[in-house]
Amino acid sequence: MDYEGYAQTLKALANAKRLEIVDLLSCGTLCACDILAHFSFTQPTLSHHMKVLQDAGIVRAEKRGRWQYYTLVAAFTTEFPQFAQRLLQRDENCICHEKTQAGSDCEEVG
Amino acid sequence: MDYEGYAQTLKALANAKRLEIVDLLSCGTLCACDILAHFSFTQPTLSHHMKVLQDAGIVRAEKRGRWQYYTLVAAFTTEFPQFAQRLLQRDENCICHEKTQAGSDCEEVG
DNA sequence: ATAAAATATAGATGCCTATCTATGTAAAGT
DNA sequence: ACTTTACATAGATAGGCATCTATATTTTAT
Repeated sequence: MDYEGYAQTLKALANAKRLEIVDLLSCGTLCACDILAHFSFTQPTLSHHMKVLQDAGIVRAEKRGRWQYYTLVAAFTTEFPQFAQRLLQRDENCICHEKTQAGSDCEEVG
Repeated sequence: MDYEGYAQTLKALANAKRLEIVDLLSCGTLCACDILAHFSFTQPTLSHHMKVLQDAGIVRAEKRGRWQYYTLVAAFTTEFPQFAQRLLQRDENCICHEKTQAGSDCEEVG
């Protein structure tokens, strides 16, 4: 599992404002002005958050005239819930299957 | 949706090392020494990471003798994948259903 | 009692991040 | 041409975080 890559994605999501933005976008495309109307922070702050979400591959942007439209990336919406399951399932890149720890006093207990 | 609460959980997961720790624990209970053996950082750093995971309700600790055993919290393993799905589904706390934006030039497009 | 092993705590450091104000840019209306 | 609107960029600041070294605590073995 690409821990570093998933950590980057999670870092982009690990913010209440961005989480709410993603939740808003889960219903469909929105422009920056509509998203901004839902929050109390300034426009440059929204611009920053949208850049973070884009860089993480969570959102894509499309400019039409003066408006910047944002849409959730389909690959993300399908792959993220799958990742959540894979992470917590047994039998996936697990210490006890991968290799046995030499010099350890511990045993698998759970 | 409790954005602040979920953001806290995601923040705890948004780190490659902690993600790998959770992946290791997905196979069962492990003591700190076994987890530490998988990484190159120091013991106080592991202690810090485990505290972050505990405070987030992702992991619980149980001391037996000298050893501190860590186990994934069952509620987390079941609820986190559900959260991932709820977040990205349509029709859940969505701007276009919740209220209509007055003074907005934007329309639902996606 | 003393030593060793496993873990936690304290304090420091360097980096990252969320937010702001100020300003630039691009598109559309008058 | 000028103004307005929508958005981005630059630079600053305050706070948070990952990591380290040093040290304390707790448990077990000798």
